[in-house]
Amino acid sequence: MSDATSIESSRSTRDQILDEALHCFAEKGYEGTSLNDIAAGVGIRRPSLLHHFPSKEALYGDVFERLLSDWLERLDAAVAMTAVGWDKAELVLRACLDLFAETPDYVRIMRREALDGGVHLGIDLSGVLRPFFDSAVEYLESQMQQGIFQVHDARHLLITGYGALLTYFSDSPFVDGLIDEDAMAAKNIYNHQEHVIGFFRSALLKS
Amino acid sequence: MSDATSIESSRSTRDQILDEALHCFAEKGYEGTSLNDIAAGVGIRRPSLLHHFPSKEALYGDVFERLLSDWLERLDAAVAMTAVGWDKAELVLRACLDLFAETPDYVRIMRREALDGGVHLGIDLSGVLRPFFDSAVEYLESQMQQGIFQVHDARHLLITGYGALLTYFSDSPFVDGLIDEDAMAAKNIYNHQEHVIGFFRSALLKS
DNA sequence: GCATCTGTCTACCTACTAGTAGGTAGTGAG
DNA sequence: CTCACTACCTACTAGTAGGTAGACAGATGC
Repeated sequence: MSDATSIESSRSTRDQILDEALHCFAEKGYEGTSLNDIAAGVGIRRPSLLHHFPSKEALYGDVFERLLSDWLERLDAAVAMTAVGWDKAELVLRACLDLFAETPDYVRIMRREALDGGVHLGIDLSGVLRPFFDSAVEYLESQMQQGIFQVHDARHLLITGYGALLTYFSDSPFVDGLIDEDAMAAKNIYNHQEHVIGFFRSALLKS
Repeated sequence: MSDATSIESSRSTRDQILDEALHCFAEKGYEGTSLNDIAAGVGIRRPSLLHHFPSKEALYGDVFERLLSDWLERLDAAVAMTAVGWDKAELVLRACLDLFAETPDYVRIMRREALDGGVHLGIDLSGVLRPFFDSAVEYLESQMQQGIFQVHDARHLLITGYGALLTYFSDSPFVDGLIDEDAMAAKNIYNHQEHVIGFFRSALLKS
C-alpha cells in the first residue's frame, strides 16, 4: 500500500500540500500566497490544510527545511568527491546547477528569502550556509596561493558566483523576455550551464 | 519656494510618498507593503495618500517608472561615451555599479519584479531593457570576433553579468550574514565593485 | 465677503486573510 | 457494536487590506 502506483493521489495529502506550497511560495512569495490558494491547488479546503500544518508560517518553514536539506545534501555529496583544483570547483558548480535546473522553485524561494533577509523563517539562512561559504573561501584561497587559480577576493568571488548561478533560474520570467525564448527549455538550460562553467573557468584558471 | 531648503518637509508630499513607497516596496515587496505603512512613513493617513495617487498599483507604477528612467539615463550616458574594447565594458559596468550603490532600493525592487515576472506592472520590464540587451550582445560579439574578448555566449554572458551585478545589492541582508559585516558599508561596496570589475576583466580579456 | 480649490481628516464600505469551533463521514481494533 | 481516530467539511471569528464619502481647515482669487 506504500509503493504501489495507485490510480490517483498516490502521494499523501501532506506531501501534496508541501509540493503545492513550494510552487505557490516560489511563484508569488510568502505574502502573495494565501492558504486558500494552496488548499485549492490540492483540492481541499483551508481548514483541512490546517489540519496537516498548524499555521501558514509552520508550513512555510517545513517547505523551506525540505528545500535546504536537499540542497545541503547535494553540496555535501559534491564536496565529498575526490577531486582537486578546477575539477573540484566544477563538481560543486555542476551539483548546484543540476539541482537548480531540476527544481527552479527552490531557487526562487531562496532568492525571495535572501531578499527579505529571512523574516519569514525562524532559521538564519546565511547562518546555515555559512560553513560551506567559509570552507569554500578556504579552498579558493589555497588554490590561489598555489598559483592554480587567478587571484581574486575569495569572499566576493563566491557572492558573485552565487548571484550568477541563481539568477538565470530565479529570474527566468525576465530572462524569457530578454532572449525571446523559454529560458527553462532543456536546450537553453544546457547552454546556460555550459556557459557558466566556461565563464568561471576563464576567470579562475590562468592563460 | 521651490529650491529653498525650508525648515522641514522641503519636498512636496507627493515626492515624499514616492520616496517612502520606493523604500517600502524594496524592503517588503508589493504584497508585503500596505498603504498604511507608506502613509505612516510620510506622516499622513491612508486616504490622504490616495488623494495624491489613485491606487496602490498606480503608485507602484510611478515608483517603478522613475526608477527605470534613472537607470536608462545612466546607461545611455555610459554608452554614449567614447571608448572601445574593455574600457567601454568597464564604463557600462561602473555606471550600473555606481547607481546600484547609490540607490540599493532600486536593485531590490528590480529583483522582485524580475522574480514576479512583472505582474504588478502594466509595462514589460524585459521589453524596456531589450534594446540595451541587444546592442550589448552585438558589441560583445564584435569584440569576440576581433579577438579582443575571449569567446563566450554573449547572451548568457550578459545574463550572468546581470545576476552578478545585482545580487550583492539585492541580497545584501543575506550577504551580511555570510561575510559577517555590513555589506552596504562604503568599504565593502568599494571592494565588491573592484572585485566585479576585475573578475569580468579576467573572464573577458585574454592572457 | 464669499466661492473655490487643495490637502487632510474620520468614518465607513467590501473583500479577503489566518485561524477556530464543531460536526460528519469512513476506517480499523477489540 | 462501540470506541477512537483521521481527514475532511461548513460556518464562524477577529483583523486587515484597498478604496470611498463627506466634513473640515486653510489658502487663493475675485
